[in-house]
Amino acid sequence: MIRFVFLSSYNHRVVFASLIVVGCSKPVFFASVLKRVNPRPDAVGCLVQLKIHQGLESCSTMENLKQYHSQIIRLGLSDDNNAMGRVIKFCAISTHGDLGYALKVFSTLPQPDTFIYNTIFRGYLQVHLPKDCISFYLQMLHTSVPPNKFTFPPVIRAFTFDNAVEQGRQVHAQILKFGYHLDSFSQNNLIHMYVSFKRLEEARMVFDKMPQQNDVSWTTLISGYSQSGYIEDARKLFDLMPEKNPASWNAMIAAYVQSNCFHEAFLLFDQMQRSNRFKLDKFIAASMLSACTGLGALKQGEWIHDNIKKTGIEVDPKLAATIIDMYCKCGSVEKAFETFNELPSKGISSWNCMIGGFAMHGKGEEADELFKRMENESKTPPDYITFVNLLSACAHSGLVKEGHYYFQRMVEVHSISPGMEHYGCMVDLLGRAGMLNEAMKLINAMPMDPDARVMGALVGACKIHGNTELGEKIGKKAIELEPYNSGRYVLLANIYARASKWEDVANVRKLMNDRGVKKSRGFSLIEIGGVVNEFVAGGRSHPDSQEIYAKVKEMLACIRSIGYAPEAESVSHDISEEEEMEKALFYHSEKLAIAFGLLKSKAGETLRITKNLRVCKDCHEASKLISKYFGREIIVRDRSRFHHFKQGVCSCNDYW
DNA sequence: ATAGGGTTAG
Repeated sequence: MIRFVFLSSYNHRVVFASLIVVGCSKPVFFASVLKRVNPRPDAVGCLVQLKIHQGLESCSTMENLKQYHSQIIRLGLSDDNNAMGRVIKFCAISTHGDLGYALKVFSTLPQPDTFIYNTIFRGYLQVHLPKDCISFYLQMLHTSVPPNKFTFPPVIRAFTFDNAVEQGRQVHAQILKFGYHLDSFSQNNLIHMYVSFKRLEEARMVFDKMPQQNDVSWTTLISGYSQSGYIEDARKLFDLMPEKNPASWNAMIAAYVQSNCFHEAFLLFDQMQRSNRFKLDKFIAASMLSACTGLGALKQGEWIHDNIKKTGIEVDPKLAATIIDMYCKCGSVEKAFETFNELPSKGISSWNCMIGGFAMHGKGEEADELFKRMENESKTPPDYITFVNLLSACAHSGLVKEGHYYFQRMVEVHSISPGMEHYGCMVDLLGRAGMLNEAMKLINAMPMDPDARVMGALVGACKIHGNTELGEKIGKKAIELEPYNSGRYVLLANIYARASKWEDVANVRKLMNDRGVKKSRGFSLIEIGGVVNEFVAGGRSHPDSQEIYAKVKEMLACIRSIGYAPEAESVSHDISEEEEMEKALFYHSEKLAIAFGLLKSKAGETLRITKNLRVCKDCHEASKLISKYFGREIIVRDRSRFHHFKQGVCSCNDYW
């Protein structure tokens, strides 16, 4: 039995804490204690908070809270901001809370204080209702409740969220008016706000005016520059930063990764490691895995994964997705699947990445099977992306029946209405399978206007199936929908080239040039001995280029002996001289990369190549024959999928 | 209370 002698001490916080420690948690008991001691409001608040804190570990927390709430009311403290503030805090912010209940309590308060307003702001932000947050803020100002330094961060966030540039500036003015120009939290949030408005000059001005920038200020501005495409400015700032921490290193590494500057990301990572001050953490690991994914650098990716395991970095769902994606996109679905199966708990993105991985590798049946597993045994319901990946898997494997089935099932069973991407997959699926009219019909039946990618899928299908007429019509539309995308022009030019309409080919090229659209330069990467080598068509900057060109010649001579004939189709302009045509074909970056791979790897080793564009028909044919002649497996990652060349056959069954 | 990582059709 607890003795009440303590209560005379008036140190209620300690007393209540002790009561809870000894385990007397019945609300009724507390009520009786409270009645006897005529507690101060903050003591009651403390009790509620402690109880709630304890309650967080059990399940029925809202219920518990409501019990304490009624206790407090019975004690006559229903107008008390201190006690009610804590009730509201729990309801508005904690994961098991209930914002609606918080608002109900709020509405009963005659004079809610600053803390309570601040709490409501945070609650609204958490559920992504910035507009409501803003209207409460206005109400706060109208009722002359003075803001404090905790007021502004969430309010700034709300304006950021709402993309309200003008109002955001007004809040900035209010912050200065209320004298919070020295508060780093408010200032950092302002930097973040201007960054997300892409007002980098204004963000920089806030930063420069701060008397004392901290890590967060620096890191926010660094990522801000990089997200707006000012990667060099980001780097300048990073170099200026006096005391770097892991977050700032990662911000810069991630900046490079997001700008596709993977080599720079690796350089910076090496620099960080050499400085010996920071270890790999889960964020840096994730960024570096993405860098590996971008380069198709399997070895380096494995190295990062090994380090994650060795150092015991927790593999949360995001990191798991990154690892799985890395293995898939670096050509090793097997490793990805192994990792996937070993995950103790699988988040939605783990499933999605894995299904997407099977899709990319043309493993439609595996994707199908995995999806069934997801429906049956996992508590994670499939989402929008799951179906994009699943339908894409069907498209890449020619699973027309399954594709139709899932397109329907998505709506009927999972209540997901098809979006642009799903239509894109279906058009691709039907188009590849030669059902061009049905694909066209589906486009016409879409509830939204098809975008360039949906149109592009149909154009691609027209190219495969040699339908020049439809390809021309849709190809032109696709160009007008995305006049700055060079790929659209190239596709139409390819269609004309296939039909030997050289004049039209020339016209498309001219149109493209007149509009100043530059064809994106193709390149191929191959990793040898932990070094990623890059090749561009006709490039001679590689130190071994002489040797490599000789090897290309030899390689092509070899496969000629088993039936290789260069394909004119892959040249998008008319070249009458056979020799010229062959030159253009022979020095495609992919062939250079393969030749280099043959030179530098041991007999029988698999060659893994990553390309930024799609494999051309000639290289595809050549790769098949090389795999046969030289007894090598060649795995090529395309812009859209993988090709596993083995003994003269490609895993895509020439269906790409 | 503020900063750093992932999955989306061609």
